[in-house]
Parts: sequence; C-alpha cells; structure tokens
Amino acid sequence: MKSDYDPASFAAAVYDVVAMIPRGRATSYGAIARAVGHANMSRMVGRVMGVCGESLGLPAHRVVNSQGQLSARECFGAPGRMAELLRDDGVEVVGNRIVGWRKVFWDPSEEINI
DNA sequence: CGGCTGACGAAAA
DNA sequence: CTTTTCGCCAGCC
Repeated sequence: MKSDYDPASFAAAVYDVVAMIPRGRATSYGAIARAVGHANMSRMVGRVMGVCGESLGLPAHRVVNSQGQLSARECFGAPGRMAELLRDDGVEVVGNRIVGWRKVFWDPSEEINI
C-alpha cells in the first residue's frame, strides 16, 4: 500500500476527509492522520489546516485535538469563533472543550476504509 | 545549514 | 489533574 509520504497527496487526503465531516460531528488531527495512512503525522494535519484550506471552504472548526479541545479557536478571526461555528453545527462547546466529545467524535476511517 | 517552533498524540511519572 | 519525553515533518530565523 502507499507507504510513500507525499505532501500533496497527504494534504489532499486531509482536505477530503475534513470536507466529508458530517454536521454536528467533529474529528481529531490524529484520527485524520490515521485515516490517510500516517498515524504520526498529526502535526502535519494541523499545519495543513493551519492555512485554513486557503478558501477551500473546509469546516476546519470541526477539527480539534484528540481531547475534543479547540486549539485553533483564535485562528478563525476572533476568539470563540470556532466554538460558535461548532455550536451552530449542533455541538455544545464549553470554554475550549467540546461537550460529549465521546459521542460527537467522528471517525473518518469508518467512511474511508468502508 | 542548524535550531526552534508548531491548530498534535500518546505514554509515563 | 499537571508535567515531561519522544516522535513526526515543515516552515521560519
């Protein structure tokens, strides 16, 4: 299987996964990294999302860390903006943490490896 | 060209 | 709960 690490392919896979996140759900960087075949590249996922998809219209606010905590809340133009978007998606957010993260969490590997 | 940092993760203490 | 360590790669100084 594709064990070769391709930055372009990796980014494309990340975009694809993030774009298919259902409303009212959220996923983690590690989950995406795993889904694309790079378990330890969670950081690269964050970097790829760091550019916010550059007008790709990706629901980056649905991507949080493994603990369901919003690390990039200040990257959406204003603090609390990300939580607001999540709340609009039907996800309860308290402070920087998603409420019921366990049931809100969406595993992309289930939709990719299906 | 080397070192630091970073929307991270997981394990260990 | 907090803090530390290791891993991974890319971008910046």
